[in-house]
Amino acid sequence: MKAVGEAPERERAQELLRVAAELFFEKGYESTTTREIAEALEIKSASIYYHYESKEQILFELIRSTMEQLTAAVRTAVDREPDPECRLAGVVVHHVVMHALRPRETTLGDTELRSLTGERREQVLRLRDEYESLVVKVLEDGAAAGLFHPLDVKLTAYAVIAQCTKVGIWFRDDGRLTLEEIAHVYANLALRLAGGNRISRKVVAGLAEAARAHHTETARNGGPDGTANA
Amino acid sequence: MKAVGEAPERERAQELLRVAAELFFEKGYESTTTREIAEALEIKSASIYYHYESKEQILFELIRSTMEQLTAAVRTAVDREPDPECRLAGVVVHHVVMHALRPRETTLGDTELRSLTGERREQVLRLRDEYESLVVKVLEDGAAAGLFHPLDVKLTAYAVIAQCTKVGIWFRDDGRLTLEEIAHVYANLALRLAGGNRISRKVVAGLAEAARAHHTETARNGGPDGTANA
Amino acid sequence: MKAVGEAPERERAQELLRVAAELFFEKGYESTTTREIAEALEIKSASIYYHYESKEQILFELIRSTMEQLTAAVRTAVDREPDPECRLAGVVVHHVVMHALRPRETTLGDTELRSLTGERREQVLRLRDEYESLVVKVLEDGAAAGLFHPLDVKLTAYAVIAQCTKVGIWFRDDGRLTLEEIAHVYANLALRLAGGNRISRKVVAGLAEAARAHHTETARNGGPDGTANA
Amino acid sequence: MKAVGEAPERERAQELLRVAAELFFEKGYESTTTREIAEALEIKSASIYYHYESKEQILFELIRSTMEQLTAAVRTAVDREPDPECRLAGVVVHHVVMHALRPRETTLGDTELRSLTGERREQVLRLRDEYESLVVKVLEDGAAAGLFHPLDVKLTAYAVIAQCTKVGIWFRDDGRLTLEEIAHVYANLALRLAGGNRISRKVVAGLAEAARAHHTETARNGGPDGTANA
DNA sequence: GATGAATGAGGTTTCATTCAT
DNA sequence: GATGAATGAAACCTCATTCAT
Repeated sequence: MKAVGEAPERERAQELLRVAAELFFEKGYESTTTREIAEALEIKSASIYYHYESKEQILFELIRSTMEQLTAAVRTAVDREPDPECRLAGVVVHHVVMHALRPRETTLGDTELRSLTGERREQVLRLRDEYESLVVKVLEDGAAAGLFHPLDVKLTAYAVIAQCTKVGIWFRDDGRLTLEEIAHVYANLALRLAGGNRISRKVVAGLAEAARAHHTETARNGGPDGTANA
Repeated sequence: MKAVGEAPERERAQELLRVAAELFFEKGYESTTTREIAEALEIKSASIYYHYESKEQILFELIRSTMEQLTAAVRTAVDREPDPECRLAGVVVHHVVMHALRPRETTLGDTELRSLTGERREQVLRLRDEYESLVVKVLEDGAAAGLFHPLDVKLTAYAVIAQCTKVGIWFRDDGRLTLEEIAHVYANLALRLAGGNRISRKVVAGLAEAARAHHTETARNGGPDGTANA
Repeated sequence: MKAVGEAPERERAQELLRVAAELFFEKGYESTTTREIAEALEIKSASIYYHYESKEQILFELIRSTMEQLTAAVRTAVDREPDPECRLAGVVVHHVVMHALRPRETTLGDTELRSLTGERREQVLRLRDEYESLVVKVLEDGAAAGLFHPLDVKLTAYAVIAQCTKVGIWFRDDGRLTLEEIAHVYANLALRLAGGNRISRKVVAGLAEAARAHHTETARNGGPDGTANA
Repeated sequence: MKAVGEAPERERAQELLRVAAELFFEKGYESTTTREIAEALEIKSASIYYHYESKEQILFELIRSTMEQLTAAVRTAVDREPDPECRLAGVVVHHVVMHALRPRETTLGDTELRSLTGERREQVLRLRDEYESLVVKVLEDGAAAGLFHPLDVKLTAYAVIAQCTKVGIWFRDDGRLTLEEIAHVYANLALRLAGGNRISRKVVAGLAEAARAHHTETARNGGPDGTANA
């Protein structure tokens, strides 16, 4: 029974994205065959083409929608927090939470980007640049306010993004640290890189809570994880 | 005319590694065909198999030899520098220099590892773990000496490695910053992450000089970059 | 128009077996290419893999199904004939008829068995052993009844099988002897080997008739010769 | 140290034939690579071409020389024995002994003949026909003398050859029966097929002794088993 | 006698995709 | 929505053979 009046039964298409994300993450885009995707859905590979025009388009959809959500989430944090330290922490926490909760989709933007071609690739690169300049802006504003002392704004931004992205690769629900603890560590690592003051566990907990909520909310409205109809 | 008494001219095999590294780096291992490698060498693809038993073995040779050189270089730095700050800086500088000078080979260990299978994969994973624990050890020793104040040793180590590895992807000889400047920034970023004191530009310059020398020396003795006969 | 309620038209797959049998028989399994099989069917070689997972599997299917039919046929003869002489004659006649009417498929079990590997090979070897012990049993029972006087049961069984199998190689519809005459000769050759009494032409004719009928019947139900829809 | 004044050091070429026979017998001609042959000799595959012009020529040499020896041996038996029963027994015993002592080479003429092409194939087919008519002649003469009562001369000849040839496939030095026992069984099986009287164990033992001697003698003079220089 | 290096021809198999049903 | 059947293109790899050294 599907949600009434909601997205008009794109069920199968969403399920397909979820399954594809899992396989692309595990084996890589190039090494994943359309047959494998189909088998995981218990359909035949020809049926995939009813939903998507090509394998590349599936990857694109996955990367694009995830990056848009990530950018939106981070922008929200930037807009909500006036204080530079909280703002950077907010950005990091959103990034970390999203990579921890949706590791498969988020990691693809990093590792499988090169399999996109033409206009699709351009579009994703534009999104990535946009995201990076968001982080650069946060660092610059904090520096202008005298609260950050970055050694090099661009390198610092790259460094922050690089370290936080790795979370998607090794985070496990049952790991050594909870998501909140991880968020706390990364927020403060970022502040150290920026040359700013540390931020308390309590504040990070609040940010993490907000990030989680935002994430759940977003996912409900057509995110590719299919929890939309839950 | 070949070097006297040196490696008995595996010229073609070395050349092949160099070419393959370039292609794997640019298009990815899975998307690179043996024909492309062969064409770049102006031989036929069948001839590749006289030198290597499979495409995977070429990738393996590339990743393994590079990781071994990297580990050796870093171990040298660790052994030579007694002071924790210089030691961490030495590690970072070696890592950065190697990734800047041999971006193609070094990046493969990060991006193409999943294309290795079976025993080859195990072996590389073992090398990677070894490398990581080297960095962890440096952080722990510095913390024990009261000079570092890491938030979380493992996460910090991962963060240091992650950010420095990115250098291989964007470094350009004619870029905004010189290699020495980049080394300086990354050394201090690492020290910030570790919660240690900053290190001067002059000291870093010395480390970078040593790293460059070590790298050139190593490459001469059978490194896959073919500068051996330069 | 296909048979109603019968096997749900694996037409192409059956046709493929028939064509492959012909080629394997003529040129040998190793020397037959998938392209040749495809060309004989006027499809492309890639299409073969929609129907069978590998070239070896085609060979296996061919050998297995033929040996199972042969064993079933012979078992029928054994069960139906109480008299040792008629029983041995029945076995021989079935063997000869099957090898004469389906020379391509039956011969493969003899000549191409070594191209099977792993479990497929084991399975066929088991079938062959089963078949051999069937013949051994017939000889032993006849000996126990005092009607046969074999010099060595195993060697005699091998000899009977070996000579009858050759029929597949040289039998021609328009040859010097009719199938019934050949069956008569081989039945009596087998009886001579076993040290039993000769059997009349009339009785052999009856057995041959039964064998032909059995063979046609079996082929109709999914045998790989495609006469099923005739 | 090689034999003085004998075949001028064709050692390596002979060794190669022996090794090739073994491999062709085990894996089949088509499935045996020149590299495998070379490896067994601890040389490189290119070196094979110093000794033989092609892989097919190796097979040809093997089949031809073995068939010539077999024909010669059988002809000797025919010439020496005046009595039809002893003559047929002599033929069978020679065939069996040769197939038991040189299973690899003798079996190739049966199983790998189809890999020969052109003139080489014709030549071997001629040898085979010659051999078959030798056996046919023995049966006809015995029948003319009123001592044999074959059902069909040609079919009987084929049957005799087919059953005796199998010996090469299953004979083991340490098997259930000695070579003499086997020879005795097959000689009498052949006589049964021919409709002749049985022959005593003692007579067969004499024939087997002669066959062994002949075989050893022949092998010494350039046979491909390398005992030539012993 | 032997081999390092290469190659032409071709092998089996994979794969994303198409399209009529 | 789905699929059975097919395919074009190309992938990796094998192999007998050559030839200069």
